[in-house]
Amino acid sequence: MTERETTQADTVRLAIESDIFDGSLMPGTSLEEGRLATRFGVSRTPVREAITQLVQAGLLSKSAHRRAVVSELDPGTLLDLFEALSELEGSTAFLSTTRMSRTEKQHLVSIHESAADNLRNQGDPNDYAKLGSAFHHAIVRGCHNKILIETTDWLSLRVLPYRRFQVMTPGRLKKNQADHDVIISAIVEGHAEGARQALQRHTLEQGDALMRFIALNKKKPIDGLPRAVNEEYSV
Amino acid sequence: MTERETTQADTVRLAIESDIFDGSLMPGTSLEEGRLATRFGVSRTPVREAITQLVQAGLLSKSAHRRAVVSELDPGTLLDLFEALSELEGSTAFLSTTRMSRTEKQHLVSIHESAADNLRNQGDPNDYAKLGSAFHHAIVRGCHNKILIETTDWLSLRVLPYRRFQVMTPGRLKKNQADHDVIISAIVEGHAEGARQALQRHTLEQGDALMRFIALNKKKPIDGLPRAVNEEYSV
DNA sequence: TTTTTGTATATTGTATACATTCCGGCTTCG
DNA sequence: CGAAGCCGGAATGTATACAATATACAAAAA
Repeated sequence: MTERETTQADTVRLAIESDIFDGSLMPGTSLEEGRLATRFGVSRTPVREAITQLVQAGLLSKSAHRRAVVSELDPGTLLDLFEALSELEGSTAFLSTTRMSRTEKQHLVSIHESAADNLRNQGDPNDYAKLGSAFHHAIVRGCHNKILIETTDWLSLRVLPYRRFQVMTPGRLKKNQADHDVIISAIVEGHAEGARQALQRHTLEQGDALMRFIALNKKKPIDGLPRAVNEEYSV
Repeated sequence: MTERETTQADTVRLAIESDIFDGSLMPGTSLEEGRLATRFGVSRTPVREAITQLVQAGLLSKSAHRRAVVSELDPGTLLDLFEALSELEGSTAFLSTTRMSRTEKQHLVSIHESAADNLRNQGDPNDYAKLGSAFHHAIVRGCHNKILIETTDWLSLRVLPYRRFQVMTPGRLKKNQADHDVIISAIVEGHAEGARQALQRHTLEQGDALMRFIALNKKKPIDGLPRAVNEEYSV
């Protein structure tokens, strides 16, 4: 057992991350180092390191001598998050308009058309969500600015635990596609400022919709909704 | 003697941070856990934790089984950083224009006027730099968006190790003050979009000037300029 | 001489042991 | 009956010991 490329702390971190993203670890859940250690068959040391990293990434919150907790975003912070994200994505759209290569723009268009197909043929909404995510990601990467990409991804990560509760009603899907239409036209036609405003408004509205959905379902809690509970994270 | 409020890892982290910011630890310097441990009189464990945090913060870089290195920004990344920062600060200016309270705006104006006084009376350029930093900070905080503030601060932190090499020539000082004039007028008069563009351009130009200065002095290295050396960080 | 490879040393990654702090329940007192 | 204070168990923070890996240096081969 003497061939280690990725460190154990990384393994643990990845595992916790995916647990957070797939909903096994809901916001508000508290993590206990000892249990995680036994669960992953390692000592507490790499677990602690993983936790430290996730705290800095914003996915966990922790204060001295208290256990780490999956970050729980109050409505105000969530709104701030979406506002910041919308500004950032708007900036990337502005830059991408002039910086994306021809092939990058073609790729973006093909994603958009696949999404349109999916919508016309009543395809899997899950696939549509993936295409939507790819659409945003393609625009962000198109700005060719490592820091902007990194920062945008970082903020996106922090809303990810909440995205999974977003329900795509047929009405929202059509609106979404129409928004993307506007954004993509602005980009291919070279209207940088228009692209910025379109994507910015779009992201902000997405956030609004998500927040409304969460607020609505907080009163009558359904399965899989994050609540301010403190369930222990056990094996 | 068992009264611990802040954890030792925090102490170490703060110490390393300030060493980076005041230039004792120049970009490219490699850190060795053992020496840091003996230097701060603690074990390697809290040192490692501090390093992990600083890596996530972007101030250190590190890969498995190699020692941590003070992040060194190549010109391209530095440019990306300033571009991202300019977009972010522009966004805060836009929002601050409508969101700052009357007293906040008055505070901003007073900072600006102090800077003008300093300039007229040929005051300490160091004080002027502080006022300039306060000016930016006041605008950023004025947007009342925790995430935007946090993100902007985060990016600012990463350029801080390089800011100390910025020389303020009289010409640049006057230009700086003129820029601030434009920004502050836009804000007090409620021209949000104008404030965004003015601050954005201003930050971008600041970055440009800094980069030009670094590039110029890289050829004939002077005392205190960061180079791609790998000096060990010893006690 | 230059390059390569083997070995010794040093440094990082992990496990374990210990110290310190927190949390929950109980007692005790108002 | 309720609230405040105090233990006892449990979890976190830190130190130390050990294992795995990288680095440096020397010796050997081209």
